[in-house]
Amino acid sequence: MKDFVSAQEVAEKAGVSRSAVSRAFTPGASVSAKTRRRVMDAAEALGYHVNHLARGLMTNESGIVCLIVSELGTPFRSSLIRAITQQLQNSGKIAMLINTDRSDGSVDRALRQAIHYRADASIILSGLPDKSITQLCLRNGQRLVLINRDDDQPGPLRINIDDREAASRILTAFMRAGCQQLAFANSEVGTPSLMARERGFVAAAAALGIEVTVERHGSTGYEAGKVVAQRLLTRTKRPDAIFCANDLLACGVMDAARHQFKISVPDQLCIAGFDDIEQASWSSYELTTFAQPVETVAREAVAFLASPALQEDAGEVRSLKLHAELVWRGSIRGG
Amino acid sequence: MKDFVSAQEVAEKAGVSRSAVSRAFTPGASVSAKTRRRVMDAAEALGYHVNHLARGLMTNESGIVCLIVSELGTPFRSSLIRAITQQLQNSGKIAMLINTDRSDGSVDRALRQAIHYRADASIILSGLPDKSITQLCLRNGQRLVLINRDDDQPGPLRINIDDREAASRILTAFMRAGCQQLAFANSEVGTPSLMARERGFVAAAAALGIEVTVERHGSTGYEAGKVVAQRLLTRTKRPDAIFCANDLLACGVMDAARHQFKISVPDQLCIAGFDDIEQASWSSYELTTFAQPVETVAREAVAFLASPALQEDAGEVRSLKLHAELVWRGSIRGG
DNA sequence: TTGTACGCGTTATCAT
DNA sequence: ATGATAACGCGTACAA
Repeated sequence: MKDFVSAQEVAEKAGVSRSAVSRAFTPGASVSAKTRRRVMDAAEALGYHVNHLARGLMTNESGIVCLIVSELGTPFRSSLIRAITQQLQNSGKIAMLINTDRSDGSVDRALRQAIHYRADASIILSGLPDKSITQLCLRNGQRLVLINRDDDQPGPLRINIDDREAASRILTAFMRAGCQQLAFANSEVGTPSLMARERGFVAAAAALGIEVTVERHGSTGYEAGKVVAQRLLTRTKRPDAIFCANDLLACGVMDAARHQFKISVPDQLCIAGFDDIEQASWSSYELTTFAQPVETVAREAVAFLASPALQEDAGEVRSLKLHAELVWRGSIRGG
Repeated sequence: MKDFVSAQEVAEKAGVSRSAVSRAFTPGASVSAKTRRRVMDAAEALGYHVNHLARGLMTNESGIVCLIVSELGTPFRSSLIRAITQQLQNSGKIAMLINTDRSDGSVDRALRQAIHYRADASIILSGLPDKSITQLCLRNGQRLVLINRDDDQPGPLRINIDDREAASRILTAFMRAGCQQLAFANSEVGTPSLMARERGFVAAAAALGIEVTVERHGSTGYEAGKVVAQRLLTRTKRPDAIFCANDLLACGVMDAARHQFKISVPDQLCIAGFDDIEQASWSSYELTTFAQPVETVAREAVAFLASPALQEDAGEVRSLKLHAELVWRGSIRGG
């Protein structure tokens, strides 16, 4: 099996030195047009491609950014990954994808991989790394971005959605629709953002002297939504408004309500979700929900990676709180 | 900003030679337990991690596998990516993710990136690379896997689903349900697998002397399904059976039929899809569809990468044709 | 078993 | 503008 072509071979074929080849491929280096031309021709003929691994060895910049994520098959996650990889490519970086599960140390192992491959940065979409690992990454000059994670360690950039504010806004919408029995559908996962939505909703209701029935089950998916709906809709005081921690839960809740309990949405029951996944706009759901500013999240994350390293910024706490836009559809009365 | 820890530093701290450190991290190397212990302790204390980039420089194995894919936010694609990344990680490899679009040369650029990073292999889920690029990859010892692509170049492993056979199976199901007016819903994308389903369906029907109405529109998504349905269901001879090129189209078709045309599924109209995405099982759809053996695809792809390089295998044509399982739900009468 | 010396492909530095 | 040489961090043949 033939090896990759090296700059050495190109140099020989072009009749120049290795350094000339290197310069020809370095933007803004001082090479004569003639030399550059001869090098490029030879490179093309031989099928030469700069070895980024070796380059990274010298420059200490691999161009690699690690995406650490669990449940990557989920609509919201995959759309976020799409946006981020796209932005990364536009910035000349490349994404490494590492799948994590809920097991202990899964994220830590992923970050170790990031270090192994000398990733310039890691973007964590799921789970939370151990403090020691975070420090290890930062100490090695690796930038860190935490998306929708709740962590108070200094160093990483944290990008969050203002979940509490959104929760209080949806409460207002429910009240305006004349809802009386409020409920919140959640999973047992307990992710910070999911919990913030729950707490924000409960708190906002409490401020109005209203109690909220909270039900949690399983992971944050469609099936869990069905189970939660089953529990909520068989209660003696049946809810007429359910705020769901995310759209998948909401779809499950809505389907259970309609097909299993023959409850009309939004006439008898108002439902709201979170994320604005594609399915939320499908005719069968027409789900009123909050759109996370996916593109903005991706842009900010990548911009942070590209920004010049402020010296000794390890002490600074960078945090971004983004606004979720309420997308009004048909699952809440009025509007 | 501090640099990464090198084997040199570990060696000094442990009071051994640098090669001893290297050996301590090389499985099956000859190191005394005592030395290994001292090295490991020092490494742990310093936070040392082997530099895979430099290692790849020596061994000519980066451990990197490129995943080249478009429309990564789509349910089926993302589930496939999930399965593959999982399998790769289990094999000690790591995935690089490259997003492509439909523009010319997008896949070629992605493969060039794969070469830049000296990926051991590339798995192509979307588009089709130029023959010259394919040859370049193979010549450089990079393994290639084409999933659901139609390509007759020798060298790469091709994994396909038997679309034609599936299409003829679903025709049988339609006939058994007593359907008379057959239609096929497709996009204008013209991907080999999509076209194989269309042609297979049309051909199987023709063999029975039945004509199929084919309608194509836009990209292979939900909205396109709605448009296609609109066209099909306003025809004078309205179809009572629609086979859709994939589940997203099918969901769009079904929603349009029910909500827009007040047509009952499956009583007045039978619908089938392809892929068995999660949404197909949701109560609002209960879509009868074909499940692609995602796990098997991923396993076979990764197994091929891990298999020892047969000498001069460039001439051999490796091809896998997998069976799609018919998942029977409620969108076709009978069953 | 352990250490020395070299090479992997690249960029950076320093002459010229 | 160009070429020679060092250095990056690692694996390994070879010698001890």
